[in-house]
Amino acid sequence: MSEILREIGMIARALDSISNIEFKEYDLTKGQYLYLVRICENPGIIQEKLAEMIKVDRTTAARAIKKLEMNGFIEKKDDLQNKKNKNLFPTEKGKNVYPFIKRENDYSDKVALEGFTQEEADTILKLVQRVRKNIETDWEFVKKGNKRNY
Amino acid sequence: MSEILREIGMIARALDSISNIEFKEYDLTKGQYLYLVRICENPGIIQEKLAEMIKVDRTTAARAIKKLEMNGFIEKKDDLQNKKNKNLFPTEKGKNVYPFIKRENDYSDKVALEGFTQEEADTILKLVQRVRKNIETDWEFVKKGNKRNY
DNA sequence: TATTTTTTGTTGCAAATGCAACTATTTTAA
DNA sequence: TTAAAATAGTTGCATTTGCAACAAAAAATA
Repeated sequence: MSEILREIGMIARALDSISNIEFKEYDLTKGQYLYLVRICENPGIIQEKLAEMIKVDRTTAARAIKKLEMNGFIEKKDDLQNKKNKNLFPTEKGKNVYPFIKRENDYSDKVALEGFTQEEADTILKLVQRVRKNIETDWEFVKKGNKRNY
Repeated sequence: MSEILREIGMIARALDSISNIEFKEYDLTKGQYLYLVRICENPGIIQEKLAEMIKVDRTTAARAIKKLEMNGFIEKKDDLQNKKNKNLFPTEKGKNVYPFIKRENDYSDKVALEGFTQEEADTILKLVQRVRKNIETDWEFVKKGNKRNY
């Protein structure tokens, strides 16, 4: 028991570490690539949803996004329909970095699946998506201050 | 492409976040549970190997372990055969917390695999272990200062 | 054997992380 | 329609994280 989650933890930390080292070249500091790719792929997304998507604390996201803005990778635009919201968009600079992030991520994906048949690759994606869905329920529950019972 | 790694990242962050919140009750601060379980399961392990096992920076491990020692969860013993090494052991206090960490981890594992048949659970473990092995090679390579080519 | 390289551990420093606590809108419900 | 709850965003503060850069011991190699 609890082996799968350990494996997943190891993989995630290793990959994140690799990415952080590799993206320094593009003046992206720790973790920023996570936000930038998603803003490029979901232009207009708001901070709160981005944090949920990435599964990171709201305040951590707030600061990472602020820094991305200060460094000219993205911009925040006030939502005219909803004064509470700020929509996030990549700048030209941000859009220019996107392909490099994507390429790196795709490469890591390829390394991760080395030796896998197409069928195995399909299988692991499906299974891992199910795990994610199972877990995100608990994450939101616990993040909101609730206590899991076990 | 790069979908699997995103899923894995989401799962890992969500689970780590849950664990960190749940282990505060036992006076374990962020990340410490990772080290403590492994020291309990591998008494005598040295810091360097532990960092490799967890896939975390050596210096991060050094500080987490120092804090676990300061707070009485583990102790460092000088290795008589190798003066460079310090072997890590859980104290009584550490051993007492272990079952609670294990129980939480096992529960998260159960939640993660909700709706999985035994066969699916076996399959995902096998596949994820292969991913981990594929990725740890690159992690060590990049951590040592080498550049991946892609 | 002597020297070079690798392994293990440490600390300084700058930055990221996340919990509290707060404001301001928007949505829900009384 | 007003009050309460939920959503979105921010900042203070303490802590963790990780890259550099260093020291000391051990292992590899010349």
